[in-house]
Amino acid sequence: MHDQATRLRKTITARKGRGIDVDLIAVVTAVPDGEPCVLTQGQRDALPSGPFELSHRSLQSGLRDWVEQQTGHPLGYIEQLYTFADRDRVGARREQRNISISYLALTRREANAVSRESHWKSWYAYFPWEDHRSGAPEAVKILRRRLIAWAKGASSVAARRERRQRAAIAFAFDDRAWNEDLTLQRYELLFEAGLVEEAGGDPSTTLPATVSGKAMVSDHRRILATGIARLRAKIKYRPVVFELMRPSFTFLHLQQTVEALAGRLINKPNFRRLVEQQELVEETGETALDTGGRPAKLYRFRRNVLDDRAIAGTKLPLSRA
Amino acid sequence: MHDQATRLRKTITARKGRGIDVDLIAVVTAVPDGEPCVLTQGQRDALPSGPFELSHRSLQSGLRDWVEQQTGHPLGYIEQLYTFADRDRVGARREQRNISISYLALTRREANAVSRESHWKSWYAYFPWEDHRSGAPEAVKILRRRLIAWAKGASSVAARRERRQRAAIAFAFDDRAWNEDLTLQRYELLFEAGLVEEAGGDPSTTLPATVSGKAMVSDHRRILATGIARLRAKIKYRPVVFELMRPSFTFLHLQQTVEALAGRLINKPNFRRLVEQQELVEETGETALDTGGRPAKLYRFRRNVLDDRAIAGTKLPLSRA
DNA sequence: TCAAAAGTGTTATCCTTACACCCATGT
DNA sequence: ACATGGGTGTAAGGATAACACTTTTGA
Repeated sequence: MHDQATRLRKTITARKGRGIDVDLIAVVTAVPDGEPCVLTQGQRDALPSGPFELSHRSLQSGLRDWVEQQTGHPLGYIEQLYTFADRDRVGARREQRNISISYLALTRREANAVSRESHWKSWYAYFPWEDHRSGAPEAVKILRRRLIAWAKGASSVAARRERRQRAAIAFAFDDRAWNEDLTLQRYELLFEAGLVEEAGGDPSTTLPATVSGKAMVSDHRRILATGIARLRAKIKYRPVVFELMRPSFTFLHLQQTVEALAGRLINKPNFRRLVEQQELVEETGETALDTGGRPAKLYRFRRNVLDDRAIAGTKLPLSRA
Repeated sequence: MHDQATRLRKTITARKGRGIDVDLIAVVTAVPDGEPCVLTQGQRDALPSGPFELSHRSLQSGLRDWVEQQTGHPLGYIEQLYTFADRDRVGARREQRNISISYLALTRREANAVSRESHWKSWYAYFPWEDHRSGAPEAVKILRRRLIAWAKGASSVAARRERRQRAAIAFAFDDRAWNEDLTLQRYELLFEAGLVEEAGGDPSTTLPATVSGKAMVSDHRRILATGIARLRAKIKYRPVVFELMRPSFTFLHLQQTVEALAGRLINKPNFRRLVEQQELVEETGETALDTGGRPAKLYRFRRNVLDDRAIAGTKLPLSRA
């Protein structure tokens, strides 16, 4: 795992003595062949990261530097996710605070391989309960049972109801519909309930990785959950999917990419019309022949919609006056 | 302006030598009597802020400490806005980087006065072009002319078109509708065009404060713009307005608060139905008699909708399968 | 009686959803 | 022929927007 970064950080910490460290950390996502992947560093499942330094021109460029250096992969689209300080974080010392500024980056997995210590891993290796493309996975059912048990274990009636309620919303009990945007809430709930490895719970109650997912270093899995939640919410109102697409693509490619991110299936004809109506794409004139059925038209993203559409999204009953 | 904070910061910086400073900074908003206000510190229009320190339990609690200490005002609802590092920031030194973690806080202006150096100031003193509650203000027309001139001053045809295009979107030229959510884009555009004081432009082209607005310390006005933009976007999909309301209120109070934030008028009957349909409020049983007309029913916020409604907000054509 | 604000009704329109169906190609 | 995916049609239901209108109070 990014030994270089770790070494450097230690050097700096040693030089400064007590103080505040600032780290940059990236959730780099690509969707090769309809599987949403995150770029990890080292054997221990870490997100690429490194300290923010005086030499960096900006936070973003610092992040780009680290990721490119560690993974060999240049970044395109970047947006800030969240900043947090840890107290409870693993390895945190009293006289040293660590601040992490996290980013979401969207890219395509290119042919030129990433560096040796970097790997593309499926989101759903870390969050098996999040992939509903083939119906609700087995993991969900098991976790539901565990969460109900956890809710019952609360000390007061109010606390039991509150736990039960939160679990029901996040994991869709009681005839609720599954809401794919609640990825972060679900992870936090499982953490609280001691059902993920990072929570450091009782080994006797430990679940297999196919249910509770692979753990990550420190709080990186929480950061990944934040990134997934943000992206799932964002694809609904901004055309960010196209950052993950090749220059030309069929409607099915596009749909499968959205489905991979959302973790659920969407309706083909309606999806097509949704995209067409917003004029997000235009025909290239070519067709893809390797579709297995009727050849599909190829499309490209109309980049100018980014300027053109300031996207109203009103939702308030405005007045004429 | 928060001398204590400044002094402390200097002490720390001196002790650490070169390094990275982390500041917490708050956009504290209340809407007393239908005027959206921000809490400022000192005579020079600064947002309340202070360094993040080892003694703080978390970023949020550090922020609460600073704001309460500086302004005497306890905070309720808080959300993180954005984190940035400055290079170009006024007063930035080469060997010292400053990181600011900004927050949006919503509260009510309480009777117990804030401390002497704190003031509630209208948003629209800083952004006169943002208040469209009585139609497009004069400032908009003047700024439009200046922006058109600025666009013409670009070096290439492409750059001229690009500037003109951005200005047209942000300031609603060419029959475009005004989009209140673009507060940040508008401020950034004016900054680029040298039309706000912070841009440090030619004094001969300087506009009066009734047009270009009051300047703030450092980049605080940009942070305020970020807060306004976030809040304007958020009231459309989350019931955060209620953080600004008294425990009981009439529909008109509620509407006027939303109008104050959005900077535009909304349609009364439709607004009422929107709120009713989402079951956001319930009658208290009382009526307000001081309305000037027919007495209005008083309502309270149904706090449980926060749990209850995980808010679908789908917007993707999901599939049955 | 009038001004002012509260509150209701009604319609046209658009968007979303669901589902049925036809089209073009390879094997 | 038929499987596979590409692509179109359409009708029901709900949300939104626009605007006309009635109700209840104080001055």
